[in-house]
Amino acid sequence: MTSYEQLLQVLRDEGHRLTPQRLIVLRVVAEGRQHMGVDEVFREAQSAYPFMDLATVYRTLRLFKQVGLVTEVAIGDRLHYELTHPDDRHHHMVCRVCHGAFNLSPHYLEEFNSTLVNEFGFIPDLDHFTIAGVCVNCRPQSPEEVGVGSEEFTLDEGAT
Amino acid sequence: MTSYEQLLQVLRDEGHRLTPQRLIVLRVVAEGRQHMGVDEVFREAQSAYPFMDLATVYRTLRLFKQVGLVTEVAIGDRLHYELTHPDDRHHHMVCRVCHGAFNLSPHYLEEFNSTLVNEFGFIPDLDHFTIAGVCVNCRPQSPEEVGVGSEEFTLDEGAT
DNA sequence: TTTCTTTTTGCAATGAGTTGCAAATACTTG
DNA sequence: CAAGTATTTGCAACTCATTGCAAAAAGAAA
Repeated sequence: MTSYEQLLQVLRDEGHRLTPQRLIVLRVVAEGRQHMGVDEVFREAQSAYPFMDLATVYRTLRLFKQVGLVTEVAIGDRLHYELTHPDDRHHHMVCRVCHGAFNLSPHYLEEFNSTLVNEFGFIPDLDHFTIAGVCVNCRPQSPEEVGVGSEEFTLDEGAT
Repeated sequence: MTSYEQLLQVLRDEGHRLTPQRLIVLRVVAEGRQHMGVDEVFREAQSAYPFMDLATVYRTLRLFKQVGLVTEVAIGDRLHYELTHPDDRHHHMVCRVCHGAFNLSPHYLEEFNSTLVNEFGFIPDLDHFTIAGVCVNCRPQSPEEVGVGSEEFTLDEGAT
């Protein structure tokens, strides 16, 4: 696990100040589950520091994202955040029906990425990428398929 | 060019009413340039029909998107819309720097699409897809590259 | 054409997220 | 450890987009 001190160092190195608000938001995200909603982060942070302001949470998460500490995931049109694990970077597939977020290895986007760069000189933002759709579990199944469904697929929604 | 009457028929066929507001928004989008911002649509529509309400424009564009008349493009976190040309469907690459939107043939996403379906049973929403990034013109160039740049790439930003 | 039902509109209120600004505070330097 | 300054916070106002609801209007039926 990435040490908390190391995370703080990232902020310090880039010249950002270590305010109580930032320390708390960082801890909340580091200890929270994957892709937490902003409101969740806010409530947790507020219970540790009652003066916490929602605008500060937004600004702090934006800063953390900018320096790469956290990853932003748009789930059902709301922003969610999770700690960035440098050794387990992944994209997300977000289900439009159940709002579940499933991990997707960067490997699946490598080819797409090179194509855009080579053919159009367009450099896509693929640090993190979220694709919406419908997951196996929520997918309407044809009659013959019923009961055969989900077991053949691996959708990693588990903790990192 | 797709006839205006045909577009109206699409609405009628699905049981939607033809209100003056809808006719005007449709004409504005049909005659406007590619990917218009909602505010642009609103202003144009309002000048043709002064009682036009912004909420109506939003609702109307959402409806049009739902029935496939228009395509939604998120440009720099604002929603834009353009008339759907059934014979020229395309995705968009949106430049984070200049906010330009460039067309991308669906062909480039076919493989990615099948991979998600086959490996994860996840059905991605790929009717229309927008990828952010930096276009050739805004891309920082290494010294040797200067002056060699953009001519080798085709970025289609033109009218459809 | 008139009446009826259902959809749609306009308006005002709401929600997520951002921003301007004065007051507060983290870090720097002496 | 005191003073200075540049960043950050809290608050309120604001933006884009959505929604609840009563009044208006479209289309169907008589």
